[in-house]
This record gives sequence, C-alpha cells and structure tokens, in this order.
Amino acid sequence: MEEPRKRARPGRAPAPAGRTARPRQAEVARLAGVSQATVSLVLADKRQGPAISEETRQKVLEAARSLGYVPDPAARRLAAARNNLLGVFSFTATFPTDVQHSYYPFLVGVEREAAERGYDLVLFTGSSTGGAGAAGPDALNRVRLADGCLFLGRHAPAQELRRLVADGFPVVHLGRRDEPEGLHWVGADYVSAAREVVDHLAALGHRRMVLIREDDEAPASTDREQGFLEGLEAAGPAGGPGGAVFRSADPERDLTPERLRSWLADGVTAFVAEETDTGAAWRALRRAVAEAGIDCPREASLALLGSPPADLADGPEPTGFDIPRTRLGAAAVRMLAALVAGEEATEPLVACTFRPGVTSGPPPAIADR
Amino acid sequence: MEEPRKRARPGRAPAPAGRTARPRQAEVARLAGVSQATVSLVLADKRQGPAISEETRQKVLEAARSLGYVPDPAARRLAAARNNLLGVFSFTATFPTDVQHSYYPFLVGVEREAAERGYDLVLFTGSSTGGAGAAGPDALNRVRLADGCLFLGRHAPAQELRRLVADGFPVVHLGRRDEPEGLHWVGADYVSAAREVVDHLAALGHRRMVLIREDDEAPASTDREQGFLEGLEAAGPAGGPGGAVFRSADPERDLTPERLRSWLADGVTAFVAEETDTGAAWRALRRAVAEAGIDCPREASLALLGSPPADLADGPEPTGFDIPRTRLGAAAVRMLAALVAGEEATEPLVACTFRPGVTSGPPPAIADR
DNA sequence: CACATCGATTAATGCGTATTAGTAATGCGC
DNA sequence: GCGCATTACTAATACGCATTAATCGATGTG
Repeated sequence: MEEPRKRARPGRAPAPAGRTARPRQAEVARLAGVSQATVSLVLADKRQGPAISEETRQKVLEAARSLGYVPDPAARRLAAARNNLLGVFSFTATFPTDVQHSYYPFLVGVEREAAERGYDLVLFTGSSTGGAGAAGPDALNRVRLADGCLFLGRHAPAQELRRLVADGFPVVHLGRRDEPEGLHWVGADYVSAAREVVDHLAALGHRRMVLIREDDEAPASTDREQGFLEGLEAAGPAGGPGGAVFRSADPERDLTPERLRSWLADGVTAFVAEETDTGAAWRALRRAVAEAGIDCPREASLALLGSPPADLADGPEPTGFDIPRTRLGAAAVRMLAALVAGEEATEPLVACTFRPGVTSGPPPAIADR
Repeated sequence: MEEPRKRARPGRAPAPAGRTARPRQAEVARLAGVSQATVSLVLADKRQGPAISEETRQKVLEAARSLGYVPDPAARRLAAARNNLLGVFSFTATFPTDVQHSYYPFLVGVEREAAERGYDLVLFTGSSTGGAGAAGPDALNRVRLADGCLFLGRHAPAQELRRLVADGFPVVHLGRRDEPEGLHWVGADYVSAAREVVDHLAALGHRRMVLIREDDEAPASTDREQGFLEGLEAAGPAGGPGGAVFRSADPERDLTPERLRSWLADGVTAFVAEETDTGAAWRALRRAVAEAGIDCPREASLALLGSPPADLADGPEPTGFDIPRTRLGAAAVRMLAALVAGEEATEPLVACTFRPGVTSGPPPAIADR
C-alpha cells in the first residue's frame, strides 16, 4: 500500500505580501506562547467553556494589545454562522428626494433599536433602476444575506414574500398585512387609538357622532371603524343610535354642507374623519364645515383618526392621535431580532399617542346650558 | 507503525436544523449534479479561468435560482473576494430624531449612486448608546465586513481611521479632511464657489468688498477666503485695495453698525459672509445692516458663501451658493467604488450651485448714475 | 498508435475565528 | 497508590466561498 504522494497545494495564491498585514490570532498566540484556540477563548471572554488561568489571560491580552490585534469581522461572522445584519427593504427608494414621503421617522426607530441590539443594517432598494444588482424577480432574494429582513411599504410583492416566509426566513412587515399567510408584522393599534378618541369625545358629553371614511377595505380603515364603534357602544345609549358611518369613495364630492347641517339637526355633535394617504376625508370634512359656516369647537367637534396631511398641517391642531412611527420602527426590529433568535414573535401592536388638539369641546347643548 | 485512530470530530455543533437554512453552494451543486467548485465558477462569471460548458452553466443557474441561493457576504469576504457591500458609518446616529441634523440629503445621493453601481449599503452605527454592539475602540472595525466604507461627520476618531487607511481598507470621508494622512475625501469646491460669488458681484460693478468670517482654521473657512481673494484679484484694481477680510471670534458682537458705515464711507459696496455651523457671520451681518438702516440691495449688496441657517431661511434669499449635498454623496460613492476596484481616487471636489438671490444688485454709484 | 493538446470539471486547499473533543497535569478521597 | 473529578489547554475541526493544480475525456499529431 503506497502512501499517496503529497499533492501540491491548490487553494489560495500567496498574498502580495506588500503591506504589513493585520495581525491574526495566530500571531498573538505565537507571541504569547499559547495556541490560537486559547487566544480565541481569552478574547471571547465567555462565562461558559474551558477555564483560563489568570496568568495566561494576561499574557494573551498583553500580546494582543502590543500587536494591535483587531478581530476580522468577516471571519468572526462566518464562524459564528450569523451576520449580525438586519435587512431593510423598501420597494421605492429608501431615501426619496422628497423627505415628506420618506420612511425617515421609522428609520429613526429602526436604527436606534438595531444599534441597541448590536445589529447593523443593510439597505436594499427594490427600485434600483438597473445596475448590477438588477431588480429581477430575485431582487428580493438578495435580502437573504441578512439574518432577517424588515419590509417597508405596501409594494413588496406578495409572491416573493411568500417564498421567503415559506423558507423560514425571518421577515417582518412594517404595517399590518395579512397577505402572505404567516407573515409577521407590526402595526399601530388603530382600534384602541380610535376608541380613545371617541372616549374623549364621549367624556366631553358627545353622544351622537359620525365617522367619515373612504371606501377602502384596508385593515387600517376597518380597524379605525371598529374602534369608533366600540367607543360609541361603551359611551352607552343616549337617545337612539349613537352614531353612523358615512362611507364614500370620494368624500370631497359627497360630503356636502347640506348633509352636515342635516346631521346637526339630527343631534349629531361630533364628526370623526379617518386618516388616509390622501387625507381626503379630513380635507372634505374641514371644507364642508367651513362652507356650512359651522363654528368648529363651539357648534361641532371634529376629530381626526391620525395626523393631518402636509397641506393642512398648519391649520388648528386636530383632536386625534399620532402614529408612533419611531416606536413602530423599534418594535419591528425587536420582533425581527426575536425571530432571528428563534423565539416567538413579540407583540405586533404599538399604541398610538392621543393628541388633545383644539377641534373638540363640549357639545353645544351642554356648552349653552 | 500504527495508523493513528481517527479522532472524533470537534468543531461546530450541528445546526439546530429547525428552519430551512439558507442554501449553500454545496446544495446548489448537489441539485445541479456538479461540484461546489463548479458552482462557484459559474456564479463568479469570470472572463478568465477555466471554461464552463453552456449546458453546465444553465443547469447551475437554474438550480441556484430555484433554491434562491444568495452568497454569504462574510464567507465571500473571507475568501478575499468582494461583497458588493459598501459601508456607511456615522459616529452619531445616521437618523437623528431631529431631521435638521441628519445626513439625509447626502444619503439620497449615496443610495442612488450605490444602487446604480449594484452595491448594497450597510449602515454601521457608531453611536450605539451601549447595546451589544458596544462602542469599543474596535467599533469602527466592523466596517471591514464591507468592501469599503464611507464616513460621515467630523466625529470619526482619527486614530481608528488611521488604522483602516494604513491597512489599505478603502475609506472615503464625506467632507474635506486632512487628519489621518492619506485619507481620501470628497468635498464641496468652496474656492471656486466663493470666487464665483465674487465674480458675480464684480460683474455687477462692485470693486471693494469685505468678507466677514469667524475665527476658524477649518479648510471650509480658509477655502472660502481663498476664493474670495482670487475673485477680487481677477476683478482687477479699481482704486486701491479691492477688499478686506474681517475676522472675528464673535461677529455678532464685533460687527457693529458703525463699522459698516465706516466701510461704506470707504467705498465698500458689498459684504460677503461665510457660512458656518452657527451661521453667526451671516446673522451678524444681517442685523448690523438692519440696525444701520442700510437698504440692502440698493445701498449695499450682501452675499452668503453657503446656505442660510434654518432660523433665517424665511428671509430674502441671499445671493450665494448651495452645497450640493446629494451630488456629494454620489461623488463619495463613485470614489469609494473606484478605490474598491483598485483604481485611482476620483476627483474629490464637487462644484457648488450658484444662487442669484435677491440681496445683491449694482453698487449705488452705478445705480444712481 | 503512443503522445501532446485542449476543454471541462473536480479535489483540495486557504481565508481567520469559534467551538469542542480530547489530553495532560493536578488534586482529592479512601 | 489508584480511580476519578477538575483545571488548563491544545488539536482538530467547521463555517462558506474562491482559487488552482490535477484529472479525465475527447481530439488532434507525428
């Protein structure tokens, strides 16, 4: 039996040996007179695992310091089978030229929470117009380089998402979303927030109110309606049906001053608008109130289930709530971190912040008394 | 001679095997019926090196696609190749709560240019308040995971930067910086921009002007002064020294209305203020002009070498220039990409955008003529 | 027909670190 | 003085990918 001849070694070409390379654990080990494994153990500083004598520890630390050793993050992550990277994917540019439309408030929370947990962030842009990282159907696959990925915006294609989820890749969608079965998400608790607003109005004395909403089946809409109705019910009956929901595909056309007056005549004292992308409901409500010549906090109270659109931001601060975008970002990272760690998903709902505002007050019947 | 008994294998503990792990090249190889090496070759898609038959290539690509294979960045990097990842490091939060102080305008350009070139972005946050990714002296070192890294803000510690640069790691600093020898940077061309402003004033007929600046040795300040002086010289002599530089550690205190009047009496017709973090020079100038009762475009022209501070943004638009932050971000990525590719650094200076504004006009001597 | 050529593919590395089985040395109890 | 536990380390992996020498076939060549 012949010993197989030692083959020439393939593999890496020798390093150009030009610069002084960074020291490796092996060099630290040589200097300290121990093995590379020992160096690794000392520098890892774990509680568990083999014990290390104080003397050896000091020798190693001293050697590492004198050589200026710094661990190679790539090797470290390779060996640990983790990247400590969380992906952030937005189908549109993460940084659009127009700051208004950006995910900025979310990113504030995302960054903070990720840093807190020792994760770095990889930004993926689905909209990359071309370039090497082409936006083919496997664009979403690139995110697998992270340990898990956060999705912003409604535009992530369900098909690709489904695949990621099916493969057990940790995915969290920022914003409630039921589309791909089993997709994890975090979102604002619109039910509670809407209800809180109604509670506030009820506490002021309002008993009959109308919700103005667009014709939309998005959870963000139906949740608000549910909270509205719950709040009304809790306020208790006070002469007939407490409230109504006015639903229109085009509130700016359908919500006329006449209709408002008719509601007032029916004993309605407060109007609540949902917030949408366009802000149509609130804008329609404001305009109708103005055209009908209704004095806002005095003759009728108004509330907005969300924040006013940019063009109405300068007006009187509406009673309502703010969406806690920064906290949502943080919550999404928390959940994602949990999934990456193989734990259960954390609480998906984040509470909104109630905003008293100046568009609500006691109903006229009480105020005039 | 006894064959040494085969030892049990140490090394890694078996994976928890719960989720479907990310596919490796080995799995792609198995599915395609080839070796891992072949997969690597196909996916590398190099011109040189062993040839691969078209048939095999297709098999491999198909297998890779169907498994959703994505290379592990850490492994890639460790094997001395590249990642297609560019790092972005900011010592303070990249997304501060206060949008005003954010790097947003830069990031717009960074993201766009990176996407264009097929790079993804990794955000390294140096400011982790003390989480797992603690901000030890090696916090900066994490960036080595990427192929190169962009640094934002003046706070990156020179010591650590020096190390990266010395090790030949591609680094680009956004904003001119000479501190660690050999550091690459991109910055706005303040010399040309300042000169352009002076040229504009000179073209209107101004011959004597004063530059108001703070007592600062930063390149951003001295460059502006240089451009100012160059512009004056080019405008040619027109009765004695064309201009002066007024330098003060506290312009708001030292720039009095009396001094302004004295300059006017000396034939000075235009005042130029540098832009700084605080905006002190411009603010002082505006106030002194107002207090002296000088009619701005008529009796004296004003110019600002930069953009007005936020609190003066609503005032009349000053003649001057804008710092092209978005283009700076893009230029930084271009340079970084060049360095990563082993090429020479690209042009570090980016031209500013001249802003005509409404605070300058012909000098009174001409206007009254 | 033996042999050099060329093309396609694979085996066998290396990168730098983390992990763990194994080993040598020492202490302890009876 | 022998077994056994403990302590302090080290040897030998594995991680996933890129690289390159070697190999195996299929063609030409002399």
